[in-house]
Amino acid sequence: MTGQNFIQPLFTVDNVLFSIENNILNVLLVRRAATPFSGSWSLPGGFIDVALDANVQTAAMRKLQQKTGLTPGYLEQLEVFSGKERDPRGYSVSLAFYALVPFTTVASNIASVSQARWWPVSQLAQLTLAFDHQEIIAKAHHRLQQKALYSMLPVFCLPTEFTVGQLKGVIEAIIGKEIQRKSLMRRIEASDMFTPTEQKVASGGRQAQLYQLKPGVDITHFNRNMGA
Amino acid sequence: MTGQNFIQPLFTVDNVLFSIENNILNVLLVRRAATPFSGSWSLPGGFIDVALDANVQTAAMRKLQQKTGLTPGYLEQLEVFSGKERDPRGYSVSLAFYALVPFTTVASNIASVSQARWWPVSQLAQLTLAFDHQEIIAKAHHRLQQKALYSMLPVFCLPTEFTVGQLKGVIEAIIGKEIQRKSLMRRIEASDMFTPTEQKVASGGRQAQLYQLKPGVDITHFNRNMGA
DNA sequence: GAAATAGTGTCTTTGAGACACTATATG
DNA sequence: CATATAGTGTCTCAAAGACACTATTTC
Repeated sequence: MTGQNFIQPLFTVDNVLFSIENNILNVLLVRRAATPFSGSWSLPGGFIDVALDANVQTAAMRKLQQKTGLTPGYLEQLEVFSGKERDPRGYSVSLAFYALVPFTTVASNIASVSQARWWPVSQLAQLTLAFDHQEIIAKAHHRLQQKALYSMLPVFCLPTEFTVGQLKGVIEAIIGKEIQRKSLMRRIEASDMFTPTEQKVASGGRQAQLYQLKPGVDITHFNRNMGA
Repeated sequence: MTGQNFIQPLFTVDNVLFSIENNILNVLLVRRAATPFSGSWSLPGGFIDVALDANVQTAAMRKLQQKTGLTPGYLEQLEVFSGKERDPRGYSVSLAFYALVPFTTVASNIASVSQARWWPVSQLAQLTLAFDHQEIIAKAHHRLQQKALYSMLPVFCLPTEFTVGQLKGVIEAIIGKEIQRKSLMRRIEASDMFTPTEQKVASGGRQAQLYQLKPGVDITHFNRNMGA
């Protein structure tokens, strides 16, 4: 009646998991086992399981754990990528998420985990990824960069206790630009998100104060961009 | 093998179409003809047609035209709403869009168009909408408010030629707060998005300069929020 | 002490807020 | 003329940038 064609497109979720090692922004990719693009590096994702997944977020989280063994501290919807051309099997709709974790080496020797590894974002151009995953990563990176300018999101790339210097390094790795230490300190103060711990930690010079997230706080959004 | 349950959820698109009449923010709702929630007001949307829709954006646009006869000047993905509970027919996944148009009365007497009308956002609390459409509208409104603080998005609620006063009214209707005329003028200047036309228009006092969008410009994003 | 990193003091710069003032229209 | 809306001039204010200076630490 409305011209509705009852063929439903294939619906999947994909995750762009970011982390920072040594002040370099990395994305986690897994090697595809199945066709199409068998053997190519790709984003960890897959089909939703209506029996297991309460909603799309939990589906994304489950796929991440299943394929990488990691549980991100932050996970957010990015965008839907769709069309007839992006998957040779036919019309497909993929909801992409992006996520942040403190860096951990991926135990890709564990049998239950797919072959997985971190790739520096700057090296991705040399890889041929499955589907439109290059484009998805580019969009995720851009969104993350924007949010890093006006929010404290980058803390999710750090362990529970961290120093201002580490946070500065992480933000700079994300936005690809240096920021002022002073400006960051002002934001840490103004956000009221963190408490200094009892300890300080060696750094090559004067010892650095450790901070941790106050329990149950929301990530602060500022109404001005920094470093832009 | 991975526990994949091959039942695919129902995938739909929904649109939150905003417009401003008389400095009041409105959302377009259509009356549902089919079950469930038959007779309830709901967001214009529906199933994707893999034969007609190149991607989800065009599906959303098609549904808007089909159900309301309107073609928005701006359309953006909002978020996916999903779960077992939101649709009594079972697990569903809906991609919500939000869109902006200059205000036009909806010709709901035209046979090909569903029964449709504008509702002031401030009156929605009194209505019982289908599905989780209240929540979707709330999220769309919030996103629109945020973007209105740091971008020129609200121009898409105006006709091609408009005055600064009209733009001010539209922004204020969206964010629910007065802004400084001066600040807006500075942004119009700085954005370099507009050209003054030859004409001025009556306003009750001194005549107002008309502006129009320069062809092919992108909407400027500022790195500071206004009115916040 | 030299070098390295942490943290502060403070001046500059950018852009928004406030608001008075001018300009031009109508009745 | 009074009143209304358009548009400008300019001071204040908030927060980021720049950058020198102090504070600790290791070697």
